[in-house]
Amino acid sequence: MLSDVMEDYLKAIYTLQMEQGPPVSTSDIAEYLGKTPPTVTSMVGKLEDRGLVDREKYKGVELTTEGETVALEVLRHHRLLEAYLTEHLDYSWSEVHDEADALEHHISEEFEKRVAAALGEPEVDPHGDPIPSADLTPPDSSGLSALSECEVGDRLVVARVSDRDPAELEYLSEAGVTPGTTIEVTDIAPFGMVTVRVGDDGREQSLPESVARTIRVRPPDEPSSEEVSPA
Amino acid sequence: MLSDVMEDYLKAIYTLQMEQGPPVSTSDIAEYLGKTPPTVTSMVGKLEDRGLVDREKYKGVELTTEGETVALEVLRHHRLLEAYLTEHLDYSWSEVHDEADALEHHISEEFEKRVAAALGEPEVDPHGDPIPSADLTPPDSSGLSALSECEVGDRLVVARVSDRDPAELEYLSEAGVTPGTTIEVTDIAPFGMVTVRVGDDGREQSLPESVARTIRVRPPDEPSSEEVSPA
DNA sequence: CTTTTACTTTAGACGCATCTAATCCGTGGT
DNA sequence: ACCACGGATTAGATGCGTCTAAAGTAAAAG
Repeated sequence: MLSDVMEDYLKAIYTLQMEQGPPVSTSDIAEYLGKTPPTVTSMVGKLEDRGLVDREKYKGVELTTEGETVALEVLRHHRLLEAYLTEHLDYSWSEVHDEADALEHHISEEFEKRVAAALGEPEVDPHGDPIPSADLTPPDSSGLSALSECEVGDRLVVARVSDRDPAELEYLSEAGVTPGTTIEVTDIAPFGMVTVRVGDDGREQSLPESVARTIRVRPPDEPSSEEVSPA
Repeated sequence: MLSDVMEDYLKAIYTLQMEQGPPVSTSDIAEYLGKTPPTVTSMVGKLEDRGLVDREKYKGVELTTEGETVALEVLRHHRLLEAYLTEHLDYSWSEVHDEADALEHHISEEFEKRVAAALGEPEVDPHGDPIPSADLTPPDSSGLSALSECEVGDRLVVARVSDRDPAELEYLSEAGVTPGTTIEVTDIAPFGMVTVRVGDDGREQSLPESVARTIRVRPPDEPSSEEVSPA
């Protein structure tokens, strides 16, 4: 019996907690959702009444376990939709976010099941974001760092990119910076501008700090002798 | 800039106009949508202000051309979704209505286009209801009559069934009464109970008047010599 | 330790969609 | 021609989500 709007707040708080850790401030939520701070204060009060968040006045807010579960449910819907639109309806990387945002609150459990089945129970969406499992246990995204924190010479694999800005996605897609691609940091200029050599064709691309900050990377896979069967 | 709710009212008025012809009464709308009459009066006032309906106080309401266009757009979404869910996500006949109702207000033009393309620009949904074309010209459903108005001995083809009651759809599916099926009326009992022989296997099924009234039928296709190429 | 500043919250209002209770047509029966 | 009754509308209230303006608080700066 939660409204769409409440779900949006919970999703926003979850996302911000992932980015900055709890507690999350009123103004950050307001900025993220495009609302005014008083609006957020009032909504957060209602979420607290329902036991979905813990709050300390003038301090900030944090999801309860229950609130986190709701956020994960919505996020599962969102990311399954993104994957489905890409795979089965010919959407591009940059178009899926808004459509998924509009639909995520309105699909049934049945729809969720069937979409997941049609996709073969995927674990990540097209942007590399983990799709929460059906039992809504929090996904583990440790082992990732922001590209903006890396150093010249690092060889890395792109793990996730932000799905929020279509223009940015358009650019990254053009640049070949997509989840799974191997990159090497070749330069870091003032103001955090990061230059990387992309993939196999050796192209170089420069990315402003604001973009590099939203790209999550992991170390390249070791040719780990234990898990890989010998050729 | 219309709310979901307004779209629902316009769709309801359109449907009622199709069933009973204009004007449509406040209480019929209220009943159809599960609202109280004062609520409907108030909403109808707003629709009138926006030029979507014509109204004469204490008489009834009728869609303007503009209002009809909106209704057709929503109906196009609804029926495309019903077709898509059936074809591509393995939904049964009886499950699609509620899901389509929930999603119809939230899909983009882009989504509509891609779903229509994936289906090959279909002209009817799984219940036989015509899908308004992309240019939103009113579909023509002349030439159909209600099964409840037919007579013993009539041979007919099922054209449309109501999509609103899942239990009824379950039953009709079980009975083999689906769009395209040929049936023959074998008996009409008191209270309008209609018995029909269904399809090729000669099964007989009795349908209460309340159900027969929602089934639209057309005469069987003549083996029309003019349009069919000789074998 | 005091003051300033940045951020948060309270106060009060608005529009939407809804309801119940009360009033108001319009028409069919006498 | 009257009146009663069914259906429609007005009146007024509620909850939600939002805003602006005003007041409050905490932490950094002096």
